[in-house]
Amino acid sequence: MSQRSDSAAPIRVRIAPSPTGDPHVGTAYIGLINYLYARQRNGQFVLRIEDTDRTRFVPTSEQMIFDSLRWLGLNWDEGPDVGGPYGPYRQSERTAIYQEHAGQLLASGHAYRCFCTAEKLEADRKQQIAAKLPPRYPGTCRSLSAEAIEAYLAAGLPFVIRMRVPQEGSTSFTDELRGGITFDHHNVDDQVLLKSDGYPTYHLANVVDDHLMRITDVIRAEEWISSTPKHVLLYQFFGWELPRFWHMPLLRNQDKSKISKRKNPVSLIYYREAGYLPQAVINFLGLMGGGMPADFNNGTEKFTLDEMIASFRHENIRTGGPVFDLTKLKWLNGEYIRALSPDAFYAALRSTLLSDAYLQPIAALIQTRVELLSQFGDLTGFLLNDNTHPPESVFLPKNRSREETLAFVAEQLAVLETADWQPASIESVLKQLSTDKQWSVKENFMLLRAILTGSTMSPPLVESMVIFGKARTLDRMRRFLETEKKRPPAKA
RNA sequence: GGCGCUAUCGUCUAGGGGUUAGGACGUGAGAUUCUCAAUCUUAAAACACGGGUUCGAUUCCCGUUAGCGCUACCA
Repeated sequence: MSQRSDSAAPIRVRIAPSPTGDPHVGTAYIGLINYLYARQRNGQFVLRIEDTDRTRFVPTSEQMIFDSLRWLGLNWDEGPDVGGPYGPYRQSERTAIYQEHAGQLLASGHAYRCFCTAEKLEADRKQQIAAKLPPRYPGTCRSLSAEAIEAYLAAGLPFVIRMRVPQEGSTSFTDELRGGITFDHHNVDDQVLLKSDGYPTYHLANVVDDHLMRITDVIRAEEWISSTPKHVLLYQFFGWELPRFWHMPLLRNQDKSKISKRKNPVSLIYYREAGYLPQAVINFLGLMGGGMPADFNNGTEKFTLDEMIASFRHENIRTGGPVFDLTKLKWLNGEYIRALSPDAFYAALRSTLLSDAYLQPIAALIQTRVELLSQFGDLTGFLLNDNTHPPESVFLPKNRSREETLAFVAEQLAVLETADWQPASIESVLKQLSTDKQWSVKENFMLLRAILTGSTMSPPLVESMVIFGKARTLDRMRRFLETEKKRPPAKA
């Protein structure tokens, strides 16, 4: 029950990203805050991979997370790739641990087996919503008789393990940034702890791992506040000491909603490929929510990771959600670029836009299309520019209205988001879209070509997209839509 | 709908019972420059609303409103 006071245990914090896609800017933000906390207190910064959702697992994701965090300079002391005394650091390799702990809860009566099918659960939920009741697990299996359980088990029915939240009372905890927070138990659901596939849910895994890994401070995003009472209850069920909780504000889109890929570039891969410098991204993230003294460097708001270690104050973090404003990030990035030595600036170009890895495939694409070497730039400008915006006369297909065209671009964006970034896969989702929406492949590809290259004439589209990269391609489409939506429906 | 969190310029933020409410980005104007950037100067721009408490509230308390989050065998 007692929340960790100033015990002598060494400070240990963690970030726990999920390998479900591109590494997220929110992960970098929470990572930075955790990193600073550990470095300021001679503590340990742990990276744990939360790969318990097999349906959303993306194999390439983990390595991208490693690369992106290292790119930003957020180095961890323990993790899947560097090891450490509390491993393994991949939750998929710890399933026996979770099953054992779920078993303990079963034995102590703090958890129970639930045999309800997904269909029944869904039906229950619909009924509750229709009756204007809060959707909650109705407790069907909460007090199954021993005989019934035996029978179900013998019949080989699949089951999950749910936590048994007390019917009465409430659970309170302290959020280090906001003070005391209390939830009545009748607002806390009997959460699934162990799924029928044997993998744990986040709730079980994070509590068990944080305890076993001796985590002293859980610094995570605000969206977890609502489920914290479940975690506190689990600590109590196990008889474990609570960590401190710090719930950070959520990064926001312009419209204040939680930052999302539909409205913002959120992939760290994008920021790297679009030519942001890691110092600028880290600096900008450090501005979100405050934490640095306002008069630092005469209030210019420019500081390095080391300066943040020296001066950042976690207790000064504001709890209002900051809008992630690219305009200011770009200004900061410009400041860092101008501060580079000419050699360092050139080196930065050589390692990104002018690297062999980027240029060589481009050369292969245009070799048959030039008569003079000097025509290289004529054909490839769109791969080297940040912006291309075709006029309506270029992108609008004949016999298609502006409205249906923009709607179609949104569809293209949606299917490309799901695509594996290989030529065959890009081509197949686009052709499928043509079939579904009755747009000819020619119209479809020509429109996309116009958006991405600014012209109706270009090197092969799909190959160009592969070279340009998924993150930048999707961003260019998003920006196109954004600009077109703002533009009054006028002339070409 | 239920529960929770949040509220200072357009945005990021400082401040705090009595202030000309400060800084940064962006925006406007001017200067400088062969152009464009950069740079310099300068201007406009905020305490959500209503009740308290108080000699005095932007600041403390309560409420309202608004925004956001959660409400999964996702994290």
